[in-house]
Amino acid sequence: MLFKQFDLNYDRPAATKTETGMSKHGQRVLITLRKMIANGELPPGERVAEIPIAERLGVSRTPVRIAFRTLEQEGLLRKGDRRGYTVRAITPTEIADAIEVRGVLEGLAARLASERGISLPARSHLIECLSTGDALFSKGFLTDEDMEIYHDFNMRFHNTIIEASRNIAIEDALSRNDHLPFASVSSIAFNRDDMTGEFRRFNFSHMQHHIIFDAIDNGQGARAEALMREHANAALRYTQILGPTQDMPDNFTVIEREDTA
Amino acid sequence: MLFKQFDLNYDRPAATKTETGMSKHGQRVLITLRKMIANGELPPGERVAEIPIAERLGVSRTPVRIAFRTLEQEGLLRKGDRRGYTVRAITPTEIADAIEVRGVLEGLAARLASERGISLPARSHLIECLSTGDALFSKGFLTDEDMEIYHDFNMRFHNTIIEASRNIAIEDALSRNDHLPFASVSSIAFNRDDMTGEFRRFNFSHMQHHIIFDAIDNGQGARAEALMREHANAALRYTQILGPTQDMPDNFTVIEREDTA
DNA sequence: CGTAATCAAATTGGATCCAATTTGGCAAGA
DNA sequence: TCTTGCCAAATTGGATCCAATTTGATTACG
Repeated sequence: MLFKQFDLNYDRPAATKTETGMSKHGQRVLITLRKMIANGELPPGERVAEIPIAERLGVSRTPVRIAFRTLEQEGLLRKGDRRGYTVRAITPTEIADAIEVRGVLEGLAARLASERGISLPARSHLIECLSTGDALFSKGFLTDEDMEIYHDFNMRFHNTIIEASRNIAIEDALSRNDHLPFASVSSIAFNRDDMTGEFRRFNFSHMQHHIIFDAIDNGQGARAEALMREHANAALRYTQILGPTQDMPDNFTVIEREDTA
Repeated sequence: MLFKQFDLNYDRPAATKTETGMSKHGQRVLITLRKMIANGELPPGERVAEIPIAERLGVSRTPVRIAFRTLEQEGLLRKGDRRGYTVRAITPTEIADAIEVRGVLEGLAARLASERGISLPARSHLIECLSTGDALFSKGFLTDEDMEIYHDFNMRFHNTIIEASRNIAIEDALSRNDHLPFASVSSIAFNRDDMTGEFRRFNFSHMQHHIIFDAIDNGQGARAEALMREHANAALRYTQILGPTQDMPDNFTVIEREDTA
């Protein structure tokens, strides 16, 4: 099964701003379904009907129907010709595709931020993210807790640049990708059995943050864009890990932030 | 009012592949609402409630609720903090933003198509599009009918390249932008009072198609990407036309293709 | 034995009903 | 007169009911 062994932390405070209008109930259904698709509880290609899902989640068909539409929009469900939805197969290729798209979109954001200039608050926010990272890596090693911290400021760093682009369409376009598991900045995975290797990897990623900021801060749009594009590949590690079998070794930990959009 | 005077042809055969699961009824509600938002019948910022809309469209609240969710996903409605939806203001800036995003996405598609190589059928399809255009412009002038033809093969040209990229995520990301009026390839506008000017403009656009194809066909990824990005600005004309008043002169005609996704 | 037709079961979409939450106004008291 | 509290109206989400469409299966006929 796909991503069966993943240990997704879906029980975290949401960091989104687009509060979809359903009350707690509908939200929970949507999030639960996303989770079930992501961890393979609903296998790819499986046909999902409203009634069984509704019974399984202990709600009526109405919130399930709404959720299905949303999940279709997000690309996690595909609609059959005549009736019924099927779980869309999320292959490593598709994740790689989504990451490539994220690369160009965030690259655009970085370029626009460079060209248009960033606000003072955004600038200091970015610098703060960089400092936090510097402090983290100056120790020479990383703990699990550090990974949480990294995950947090990494997300803020990226989001700040996207906002600084002052192009709403970028955020909109990204919000779709972010529903695909492991394609968004809001999820990082690391190998507990090779923390020194991971230290080097994330340190490199952090160094990229530094030079991206440098480019943006100096108005070097093309440089910022190219760097950010390349930086997106930092996440591409998943697909290397997953490889052809699409199974994840147990010693990997995934930090994910749930998304309510 | 926003885009009030636009003469959108929404009554055309749908060209989409993602058939959203609603029966005719729900489809109609969704399309009607899109139309009402696009042509300003529902002014930007206006609060839309379920009951009045349902009564106005002669259906129950259920299909309206579903449609609201979809429209929120598409970015045409924004959800209030506590309750209710409001029509999102679609400013020229937002359209320009969306077009910029489309540029980088289609640019990515063009690059990938170049790098991975296009299939023989796709290649001949592109060539066919180019020939059709050549025949059109060789006359030295354009009629209204020609515009329809142009619109048609222009869309096919772009879609073929997107498919040729073999990156599903691009199509997914674009499908959101395409709901914003005038941000997608499926809509073109032209000024009937200046058909010679329009001839030159669309001819230029068609020439861009030629060199984009040349780049792709020769595996020149970076060139194809840059050209396609620039080509996206061909549509940017709307925002120039609209200007600050956001009103469209009567002598403009818009060809739009309705989208059922 | 194969094919076609009809009927039943399942599934989905729409409408209506009910509950919960919010908003807004009106009134009472400081 | 201003503020506060309470109540009513409105709005939204969920559940259930009903109709329409589709699937599939069984049976009958060639």
